[in-house]
Amino acid sequence: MPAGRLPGTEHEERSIILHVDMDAFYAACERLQNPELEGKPVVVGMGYEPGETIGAVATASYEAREHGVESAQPISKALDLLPRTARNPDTEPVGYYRPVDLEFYEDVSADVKAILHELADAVREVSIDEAYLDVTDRTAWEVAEGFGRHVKQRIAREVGVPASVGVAPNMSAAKIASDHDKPDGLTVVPPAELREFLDPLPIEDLHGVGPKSASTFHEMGIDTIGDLAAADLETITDQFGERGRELHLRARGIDEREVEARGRPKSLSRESSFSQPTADIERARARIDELAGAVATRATEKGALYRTIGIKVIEPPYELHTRERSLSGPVDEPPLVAETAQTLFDEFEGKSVRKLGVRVSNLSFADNDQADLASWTDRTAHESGDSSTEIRGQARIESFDRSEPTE
DNA sequence: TCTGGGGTCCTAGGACCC
DNA sequence: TCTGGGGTCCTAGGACCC
Repeated sequence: MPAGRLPGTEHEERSIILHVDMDAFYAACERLQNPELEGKPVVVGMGYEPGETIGAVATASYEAREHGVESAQPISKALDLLPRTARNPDTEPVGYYRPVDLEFYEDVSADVKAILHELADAVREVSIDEAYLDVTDRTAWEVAEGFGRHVKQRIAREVGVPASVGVAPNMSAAKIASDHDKPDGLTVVPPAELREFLDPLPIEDLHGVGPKSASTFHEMGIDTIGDLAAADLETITDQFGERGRELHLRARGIDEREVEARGRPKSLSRESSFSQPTADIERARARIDELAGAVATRATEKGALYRTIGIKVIEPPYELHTRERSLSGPVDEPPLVAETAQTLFDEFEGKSVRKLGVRVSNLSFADNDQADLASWTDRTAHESGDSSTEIRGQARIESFDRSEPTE
Protein backbone atom coordinates (compact mmCIF):
# COMPACT_ATOMS: atom_id res chain seq x y z
CA MET A 1 0.00 0.00 0.00
CA PRO A 2 1.80 3.14 -1.14
CA ALA A 3 2.07 5.79 1.52
CA GLY A 4 0.23 8.93 0.57
CA ARG A 5 -2.44 7.03 -1.34
CA LEU A 6 -5.72 8.59 -0.41
CA PRO A 7 -8.59 6.45 0.74
CA GLY A 8 -12.06 6.32 -0.73
CA THR A 9 -13.17 7.83 -3.96
CA GLU A 10 -10.06 9.89 -4.46
CA HIS A 11 -8.04 6.74 -4.77
CA GLU A 12 -10.58 5.31 -7.16
CA GLU A 13 -10.63 8.31 -9.39
CA ARG A 14 -6.95 7.94 -9.79
CA SER A 15 -7.13 4.26 -10.65
CA ILE A 16 -7.33 3.03 -14.21
CA ILE A 17 -8.37 -0.60 -14.29
CA LEU A 18 -8.52 -2.69 -17.41
CA HIS A 19 -10.41 -5.95 -17.77
CA VAL A 20 -9.47 -8.31 -20.59
CA ASP A 21 -11.92 -10.99 -21.58
CA MET A 22 -11.07 -13.33 -24.44
CA ASP A 23 -13.96 -13.88 -26.85
CA ALA A 24 -15.21 -17.48 -27.13
CA PHE A 25 -11.71 -18.45 -26.13
CA TYR A 26 -11.75 -22.22 -26.70
CA ALA A 27 -13.32 -21.76 -30.11
CA ALA A 28 -10.73 -19.10 -30.97
CA CYS A 29 -7.96 -21.51 -29.98
CA GLU A 30 -9.42 -24.19 -32.23
CA ARG A 31 -9.29 -21.71 -35.08
CA LEU A 32 -5.66 -21.08 -34.35
CA GLN A 33 -4.98 -24.77 -34.99
CA ASN A 34 -7.37 -24.96 -37.89
CA PRO A 35 -7.77 -21.68 -39.77
CA GLU A 36 -10.52 -23.02 -42.05
CA LEU A 37 -12.83 -22.70 -39.04
CA GLU A 38 -12.60 -18.90 -39.31
CA GLY A 39 -16.08 -17.46 -39.66
CA LYS A 40 -17.72 -20.87 -39.18
CA PRO A 41 -19.89 -21.97 -36.26
CA VAL A 42 -17.54 -23.80 -33.88
CA VAL A 43 -18.66 -25.75 -30.83
CA VAL A 44 -16.13 -27.00 -28.30
CA GLY A 45 -17.51 -29.77 -26.11
CA MET A 46 -16.22 -31.19 -22.87
CA GLY A 47 -16.61 -34.92 -22.58
CA TYR A 48 -17.27 -34.80 -26.30
CA GLU A 49 -15.73 -37.29 -28.67
CA PRO A 50 -15.70 -36.83 -32.42
CA GLY A 51 -18.78 -38.35 -33.99
CA GLU A 52 -20.50 -38.89 -30.65
CA THR A 53 -23.41 -37.02 -29.08
CA ILE A 54 -22.20 -37.06 -25.48
CA GLY A 55 -20.80 -34.17 -23.48
CA ALA A 56 -21.66 -30.54 -22.88
CA VAL A 57 -20.84 -27.31 -24.65
CA ALA A 58 -17.79 -25.63 -23.13
CA THR A 59 -17.67 -22.76 -25.63
CA ALA A 60 -19.69 -21.89 -28.71
CA SER A 61 -18.34 -19.40 -31.24
CA TYR A 62 -20.53 -16.38 -31.88
CA GLU A 63 -21.60 -17.90 -35.19
CA ALA A 64 -22.79 -21.00 -33.31
CA ARG A 65 -24.58 -18.87 -30.71
CA GLU A 66 -26.69 -17.42 -33.49
CA HIS A 67 -28.26 -20.84 -33.81
CA GLY A 68 -29.10 -21.00 -30.11
CA VAL A 69 -26.10 -23.03 -29.01
CA GLU A 70 -25.07 -22.01 -25.50
CA SER A 71 -22.41 -23.02 -23.06
CA ALA A 72 -23.33 -25.82 -20.64
CA GLN A 73 -25.87 -27.17 -23.11
CA PRO A 74 -25.79 -30.92 -23.74
CA ILE A 75 -24.06 -31.65 -27.04
CA SER A 76 -27.12 -33.61 -28.11
CA LYS A 77 -29.21 -30.45 -27.89
CA ALA A 78 -26.58 -28.38 -29.65
CA LEU A 79 -26.61 -30.94 -32.45
CA ASP A 80 -30.37 -30.53 -32.80
CA LEU A 81 -29.94 -26.78 -33.17
CA LEU A 82 -26.82 -26.96 -35.30
CA PRO A 83 -26.17 -30.31 -36.98
CA ARG A 84 -22.77 -31.54 -38.03
CA THR A 85 -24.00 -32.32 -41.50
CA ALA A 86 -26.70 -30.86 -43.71
CA ARG A 87 -28.53 -32.16 -46.76
CA ASN A 88 -27.52 -29.03 -48.55
CA PRO A 89 -24.42 -27.54 -46.92
CA ASP A 90 -24.58 -24.51 -49.21
CA THR A 91 -27.83 -23.24 -47.75
CA GLU A 92 -28.02 -24.94 -44.37
CA PRO A 93 -25.66 -24.17 -41.49
CA VAL A 94 -23.18 -26.81 -40.41
CA GLY A 95 -21.50 -26.84 -37.02
CA TYR A 96 -17.89 -27.80 -36.44
CA TYR A 97 -17.59 -29.78 -33.21
CA ARG A 98 -14.31 -30.24 -31.40
CA PRO A 99 -13.36 -31.83 -28.07
CA VAL A 100 -11.73 -29.63 -25.43
CA ASP A 101 -7.94 -29.54 -25.76
CA LEU A 102 -7.12 -27.82 -22.49
CA GLU A 103 -3.37 -28.19 -22.71
CA PHE A 104 -3.28 -26.25 -25.95
CA TYR A 105 -5.63 -23.56 -24.63
CA GLU A 106 -3.40 -23.16 -21.58
CA ASP A 107 -0.39 -22.60 -23.82
CA VAL A 108 -2.29 -19.94 -25.74
CA SER A 109 -3.47 -18.40 -22.49
CA ALA A 110 0.10 -18.25 -21.18
CA ASP A 111 1.11 -16.30 -24.29
CA VAL A 112 -1.70 -13.82 -23.70
CA LYS A 113 -0.89 -13.49 -20.01
CA ALA A 114 2.76 -12.83 -20.79
CA ILE A 115 1.71 -9.81 -22.85
CA LEU A 116 -0.60 -8.60 -20.08
CA HIS A 117 2.21 -8.78 -17.53
CA GLU A 118 4.33 -6.63 -19.81
CA LEU A 119 1.58 -4.05 -20.01
CA ALA A 120 0.74 -3.68 -16.32
CA ASP A 121 2.40 -3.78 -12.92
CA ALA A 122 -0.46 -5.61 -11.23
CA VAL A 123 -2.32 -8.39 -13.01
CA ARG A 124 -5.01 -10.61 -11.58
CA GLU A 125 -5.54 -13.70 -13.67
CA VAL A 126 -9.12 -14.70 -13.01
CA SER A 127 -9.33 -17.69 -15.28
CA ILE A 128 -7.85 -19.12 -18.43
CA ASP A 129 -9.45 -16.37 -20.52
CA GLU A 130 -9.83 -13.38 -18.24
CA ALA A 131 -7.67 -10.92 -16.30
CA TYR A 132 -7.70 -7.54 -14.57
CA LEU A 133 -4.85 -5.07 -15.00
CA ASP A 134 -4.05 -2.01 -12.93
CA VAL A 135 -2.67 0.37 -15.53
CA THR A 136 -2.90 3.56 -13.47
CA ASP A 137 0.82 4.23 -13.84
CA ARG A 138 0.97 3.19 -17.49
CA THR A 139 -1.61 5.46 -19.06
CA ALA A 140 -3.97 8.37 -18.42
CA TRP A 141 -7.69 8.80 -18.95
CA GLU A 142 -7.13 11.10 -21.94
CA VAL A 143 -5.36 8.30 -23.81
CA ALA A 144 -6.95 5.26 -22.16
CA GLU A 145 -8.82 4.29 -25.29
CA GLY A 146 -5.61 4.10 -27.26
CA PHE A 147 -4.08 2.02 -24.49
CA GLY A 148 -7.00 -0.40 -24.55
CA ARG A 149 -6.73 -0.70 -28.32
CA HIS A 150 -3.04 -1.37 -28.00
CA VAL A 151 -3.72 -4.25 -25.59
CA LYS A 152 -6.22 -5.79 -28.00
CA GLN A 153 -3.91 -5.35 -30.97
CA ARG A 154 -0.93 -6.91 -29.28
CA ILE A 155 -2.97 -9.97 -28.34
CA ALA A 156 -4.41 -10.23 -31.84
CA ARG A 157 -1.11 -9.72 -33.60
CA GLU A 158 1.15 -11.79 -31.36
CA VAL A 159 -1.21 -14.58 -30.34
CA GLY A 160 -3.97 -14.40 -32.93
CA VAL A 161 -7.07 -14.48 -30.75
CA PRO A 162 -9.70 -11.77 -30.22
CA ALA A 163 -10.29 -10.08 -26.87
CA SER A 164 -12.75 -7.59 -25.45
CA VAL A 165 -11.42 -4.88 -23.20
CA GLY A 166 -13.09 -2.67 -20.63
CA VAL A 167 -11.40 0.29 -19.00
CA ALA A 168 -12.92 1.89 -15.90
CA PRO A 169 -12.01 3.37 -12.52
CA ASN A 170 -12.48 0.07 -10.67
CA MET A 171 -12.62 -3.68 -11.16
CA SER A 172 -16.38 -4.08 -11.02
CA ALA A 173 -17.01 -1.43 -13.66
CA ALA A 174 -14.14 -2.64 -15.85
CA LYS A 175 -15.67 -6.10 -15.86
CA ILE A 176 -19.02 -4.73 -16.94
CA ALA A 177 -17.34 -2.55 -19.56
CA SER A 178 -15.48 -5.45 -21.18
CA ASP A 179 -18.78 -7.27 -21.52
CA HIS A 180 -20.54 -4.26 -22.97
CA ASP A 181 -19.45 -4.56 -26.56
CA LYS A 182 -18.50 -8.20 -27.05
CA PRO A 183 -17.01 -9.67 -29.17
CA ASP A 184 -13.87 -7.78 -30.10
CA GLY A 185 -15.11 -4.84 -28.05
CA LEU A 186 -13.49 -1.86 -26.40
CA THR A 187 -15.40 0.21 -23.87
CA VAL A 188 -13.82 3.03 -21.89
CA VAL A 189 -15.68 4.50 -18.94
CA PRO A 190 -13.88 7.46 -17.40
CA PRO A 191 -14.76 8.40 -13.81
CA ALA A 192 -17.02 11.26 -14.83
CA GLU A 193 -19.16 8.93 -16.94
CA LEU A 194 -19.28 6.02 -14.54
CA ARG A 195 -22.73 6.57 -13.07
CA GLU A 196 -24.43 7.32 -16.35
CA PHE A 197 -22.82 4.21 -17.83
CA LEU A 198 -23.95 1.94 -15.00
CA ASP A 199 -27.41 3.33 -14.21
CA PRO A 200 -29.41 2.00 -17.18
CA LEU A 201 -27.84 -1.48 -17.21
CA PRO A 202 -29.92 -4.46 -16.06
CA ILE A 203 -29.20 -5.59 -12.51
CA GLU A 204 -28.02 -8.94 -13.88
CA ASP A 205 -24.99 -7.21 -15.38
CA LEU A 206 -23.55 -6.61 -11.93
CA HIS A 207 -20.91 -9.19 -11.13
CA GLY A 208 -22.17 -11.16 -8.14
CA VAL A 209 -25.84 -10.98 -9.07
CA GLY A 210 -26.91 -14.41 -10.22
CA PRO A 211 -30.35 -15.82 -10.98
CA LYS A 212 -31.44 -16.00 -7.32
CA SER A 213 -30.48 -12.47 -6.37
CA ALA A 214 -31.78 -11.10 -9.66
CA SER A 215 -35.24 -12.47 -9.06
CA THR A 216 -35.25 -11.12 -5.50
CA PHE A 217 -34.18 -7.73 -6.82
CA HIS A 218 -36.96 -7.76 -9.40
CA GLU A 219 -39.51 -8.59 -6.71
CA MET A 220 -38.25 -5.54 -4.86
CA GLY A 221 -38.78 -3.42 -7.96
CA ILE A 222 -35.05 -3.14 -8.60
CA ASP A 223 -34.45 -3.83 -12.27
CA THR A 224 -31.40 -1.75 -13.14
CA ILE A 225 -28.09 -0.97 -11.55
CA GLY A 226 -29.36 2.60 -11.16
CA ASP A 227 -32.38 1.29 -9.22
CA LEU A 228 -30.02 -0.46 -6.81
CA ALA A 229 -27.83 2.62 -6.48
CA ALA A 230 -30.89 4.64 -5.53
CA ALA A 231 -32.28 2.01 -3.14
CA ASP A 232 -32.14 2.36 0.63
CA LEU A 233 -29.02 0.59 1.94
CA GLU A 234 -30.75 -0.93 4.94
CA THR A 235 -33.46 -2.48 2.80
CA ILE A 236 -30.74 -4.11 0.75
CA THR A 237 -28.64 -5.40 3.66
CA ASP A 238 -31.77 -6.77 5.37
CA GLN A 239 -32.34 -8.87 2.30
CA PHE A 240 -28.79 -9.73 1.22
CA GLY A 241 -26.56 -9.20 4.24
CA GLU A 242 -22.98 -8.07 3.77
CA ARG A 243 -23.03 -9.09 0.15
CA GLY A 244 -25.86 -6.61 -0.34
CA ARG A 245 -23.71 -3.82 1.03
CA GLU A 246 -21.01 -4.69 -1.47
CA LEU A 247 -23.44 -4.79 -4.38
CA HIS A 248 -24.97 -1.47 -3.32
CA LEU A 249 -21.53 0.13 -3.35
CA ARG A 250 -20.67 -1.31 -6.75
CA ALA A 251 -23.97 -0.13 -8.16
CA ARG A 252 -22.94 3.35 -7.06
CA GLY A 253 -19.65 2.98 -8.88
CA ILE A 254 -17.58 2.25 -5.79
CA ASP A 255 -15.27 -0.75 -5.58
CA GLU A 256 -12.15 -0.46 -3.46
CA ARG A 257 -10.62 -3.82 -4.30
CA GLU A 258 -7.02 -3.66 -5.47
CA VAL A 259 -5.80 -5.64 -8.44
CA GLU A 260 -3.66 -8.33 -6.81
CA ALA A 261 -2.10 -11.45 -8.24
CA ARG A 262 -3.96 -14.56 -7.28
CA GLY A 263 -2.53 -16.61 -4.45
CA ARG A 264 -2.39 -20.33 -4.06
CA PRO A 265 -5.51 -22.39 -4.63
CA LYS A 266 -7.68 -23.00 -1.57
CA SER A 267 -9.08 -26.30 -2.71
CA LEU A 268 -8.68 -28.89 -5.42
CA SER A 269 -11.50 -31.09 -6.63
CA ARG A 270 -12.59 -33.57 -9.22
CA GLU A 271 -16.13 -34.49 -10.02
CA SER A 272 -17.99 -36.43 -12.65
CA SER A 273 -21.51 -37.30 -13.63
CA PHE A 274 -23.08 -40.61 -14.50
CA SER A 275 -24.87 -40.66 -17.81
CA GLN A 276 -27.88 -41.96 -15.86
CA PRO A 277 -28.41 -41.69 -12.11
CA THR A 278 -27.27 -44.93 -10.51
CA ALA A 279 -27.87 -46.72 -7.21
CA ASP A 280 -25.19 -49.27 -8.04
CA ILE A 281 -22.92 -49.06 -5.05
CA GLU A 282 -20.01 -50.75 -6.77
CA ARG A 283 -20.04 -48.22 -9.57
CA ALA A 284 -20.32 -45.35 -7.14
CA ARG A 285 -17.44 -46.58 -5.01
CA ALA A 286 -15.30 -47.25 -8.04
CA ARG A 287 -15.96 -43.71 -9.24
CA ILE A 288 -15.00 -42.27 -5.88
CA ASP A 289 -11.72 -44.16 -6.00
CA GLU A 290 -10.98 -42.72 -9.43
CA LEU A 291 -11.82 -39.19 -8.38
CA ALA A 292 -9.85 -39.49 -5.15
CA GLY A 293 -6.85 -40.75 -7.07
CA ALA A 294 -7.09 -37.90 -9.56
CA VAL A 295 -7.40 -35.26 -6.87
CA ALA A 296 -4.52 -36.68 -4.86
CA THR A 297 -2.33 -36.80 -7.95
CA ARG A 298 -3.05 -33.19 -8.72
CA ALA A 299 -2.33 -32.17 -5.15
CA THR A 300 1.00 -33.98 -5.27
CA GLU A 301 1.86 -32.36 -8.60
CA LYS A 302 1.12 -28.94 -7.19
CA GLY A 303 3.04 -29.63 -4.01
CA ALA A 304 -0.09 -29.18 -1.93
CA LEU A 305 -0.68 -30.74 1.45
CA TYR A 306 -4.31 -31.06 2.51
CA ARG A 307 -5.89 -31.21 5.92
CA THR A 308 -9.53 -31.65 4.89
CA ILE A 309 -10.98 -34.29 2.59
CA GLY A 310 -14.54 -34.07 1.35
CA ILE A 311 -17.04 -35.53 -1.04
CA LYS A 312 -19.92 -34.11 -2.99
CA VAL A 313 -22.98 -36.17 -3.84
CA ILE A 314 -25.75 -35.04 -6.13
CA GLU A 315 -28.96 -37.01 -5.88
CA PRO A 316 -31.68 -36.69 -8.49
CA PRO A 317 -33.27 -34.42 -9.39
CA TYR A 318 -30.40 -32.14 -8.36
CA GLU A 319 -29.96 -32.35 -4.63
CA LEU A 320 -26.50 -31.38 -3.48
CA HIS A 321 -24.87 -32.85 -0.37
CA THR A 322 -21.35 -32.31 0.90
CA ARG A 323 -19.49 -34.14 3.63
CA GLU A 324 -15.99 -33.45 4.83
CA ARG A 325 -13.58 -34.44 7.54
CA SER A 326 -10.49 -32.66 8.79
CA LEU A 327 -7.31 -34.38 9.85
CA SER A 328 -5.09 -33.28 12.67
CA GLY A 329 -2.39 -32.05 10.32
CA PRO A 330 -1.64 -31.52 6.65
CA VAL A 331 -0.81 -34.63 4.63
CA ASP A 332 -0.04 -35.75 1.12
CA GLU A 333 -1.31 -39.29 1.28
CA PRO A 334 -3.29 -40.48 -1.71
CA PRO A 335 -4.65 -43.68 -0.10
CA LEU A 336 -6.05 -41.63 2.76
CA VAL A 337 -8.01 -39.47 0.34
CA ALA A 338 -9.73 -42.53 -1.09
CA GLU A 339 -10.33 -44.14 2.31
CA THR A 340 -11.79 -41.01 3.81
CA ALA A 341 -13.95 -40.33 0.77
CA GLN A 342 -15.29 -43.87 0.92
CA THR A 343 -16.09 -43.55 4.62
CA LEU A 344 -17.90 -40.29 4.01
CA PHE A 345 -19.91 -41.95 1.29
CA ASP A 346 -21.18 -44.69 3.63
CA GLU A 347 -24.30 -42.76 4.58
CA PHE A 348 -25.30 -42.45 0.92
CA GLU A 349 -25.12 -46.17 0.29
CA GLY A 350 -28.30 -47.29 -1.43
CA LYS A 351 -29.15 -43.76 -2.60
CA SER A 352 -29.38 -42.96 -6.25
CA VAL A 353 -26.65 -40.57 -7.38
CA ARG A 354 -26.18 -38.61 -10.56
CA LYS A 355 -22.88 -37.00 -9.80
CA LEU A 356 -19.98 -37.50 -7.40
CA GLY A 357 -17.04 -35.35 -6.43
CA VAL A 358 -13.97 -35.54 -4.23
CA ARG A 359 -12.25 -32.48 -2.84
CA VAL A 360 -9.24 -31.63 -0.73
CA SER A 361 -9.01 -28.30 1.05
CA ASN A 362 -7.29 -26.53 3.90
CA LEU A 363 -4.26 -26.61 1.65
CA SER A 364 -0.73 -25.71 2.54
CA PHE A 365 2.28 -25.68 0.32
CA ALA A 366 5.56 -27.14 1.38
CA ASP A 367 7.70 -25.18 -1.05
CA ASN A 368 8.48 -21.53 -0.80
CA ASP A 369 5.67 -20.58 1.54
CA GLN A 370 7.34 -19.04 4.54
CA ALA A 371 4.28 -18.28 6.60
CA ASP A 372 2.79 -21.71 6.17
CA LEU A 373 6.07 -23.44 6.78
CA ALA A 374 6.66 -21.48 9.96
CA SER A 375 3.25 -22.13 11.43
CA TRP A 376 3.43 -25.74 10.37
CA THR A 377 6.71 -26.48 12.11
CA ASP A 378 5.55 -24.39 15.04
CA ARG A 379 2.31 -26.23 15.47
CA THR A 380 3.77 -29.69 15.12
CA ALA A 381 6.81 -29.00 17.25
CA HIS A 382 5.11 -29.67 20.58
CA GLU A 383 3.11 -32.59 19.31
CA SER A 384 5.93 -34.79 18.13
CA GLY A 385 9.44 -34.85 16.80
CA ASP A 386 10.43 -32.87 13.78
CA SER A 387 10.43 -35.62 11.21
CA SER A 388 7.76 -35.09 8.62
CA THR A 389 7.23 -38.84 8.38
CA GLU A 390 6.25 -38.98 12.01
CA ILE A 391 3.94 -36.06 11.65
CA ARG A 392 2.20 -37.54 8.69
CA GLY A 393 1.89 -40.85 10.48
CA GLN A 394 0.35 -39.16 13.44
CA ALA A 395 -2.15 -37.25 11.35
CA ARG A 396 -3.13 -40.48 9.77
CA ILE A 397 -3.70 -42.32 13.00
CA GLU A 398 -5.70 -39.49 14.51
CA SER A 399 -7.91 -39.40 11.49
CA PHE A 400 -8.77 -43.05 12.07
CA ASP A 401 -9.41 -42.38 15.74
CA ARG A 402 -11.99 -39.86 14.73
CA SER A 403 -13.66 -41.90 12.08
CA GLU A 404 -13.91 -45.21 13.83
CA PRO A 405 -16.52 -44.42 16.50
CA THR A 406 -18.98 -43.52 13.78
CA GLU A 407 -18.81 -46.95 12.23
C1' DT B 1 -32.33 -24.29 -18.79
C1' DC B 2 -33.94 -30.56 -16.25
C1' DT B 3 -28.32 -29.07 -15.61
C1' DG B 4 -20.58 -30.31 -17.02
C1' DG B 5 -16.47 -29.40 -14.16
C1' DG B 6 -13.51 -26.54 -11.20
C1' DG B 7 -13.33 -23.03 -8.26
C1' DT B 8 -14.44 -18.87 -4.55
C1' DC B 9 -16.75 -16.70 -0.76
C1' DC B 10 -20.43 -16.26 2.74
C1' DT B 11 -23.58 -17.81 6.41
C1' DA B 12 -25.08 -20.28 10.28
C1' DG B 13 -25.13 -23.58 14.02
C1' DG B 14 -22.58 -26.35 17.21
C1' DA B 15 -18.38 -27.66 19.74
C1' DC B 16 -15.03 -26.13 22.55
C1' DC B 17 -12.15 -22.92 25.07
C1' DC B 18 -11.27 -19.07 28.29
C1' DT C 1 -24.55 -24.23 39.62
C1' DC C 2 -29.21 -23.45 34.54
C1' DT C 3 -25.63 -19.81 33.38
C1' DG C 4 -22.29 -14.16 30.39
C1' DG C 5 -19.56 -12.92 26.54
C1' DG C 6 -16.16 -13.63 23.10
C1' DG C 7 -13.26 -16.18 19.95
C1' DT C 8 -12.04 -19.95 16.82
C1' DC C 9 -12.65 -24.15 14.40
C1' DC C 10 -15.49 -27.47 11.98
C1' DT C 11 -19.20 -28.78 9.01
C1' DA C 12 -23.09 -28.23 5.65
C1' DG C 13 -25.30 -25.65 2.49
C1' DG C 14 -26.02 -21.83 -0.77
C1' DA C 15 -24.91 -18.55 -4.33
C1' DC C 16 -22.03 -17.24 -7.70
C1' DC C 17 -18.31 -17.17 -11.28
C1' DC C 18 -15.92 -18.91 -15.63
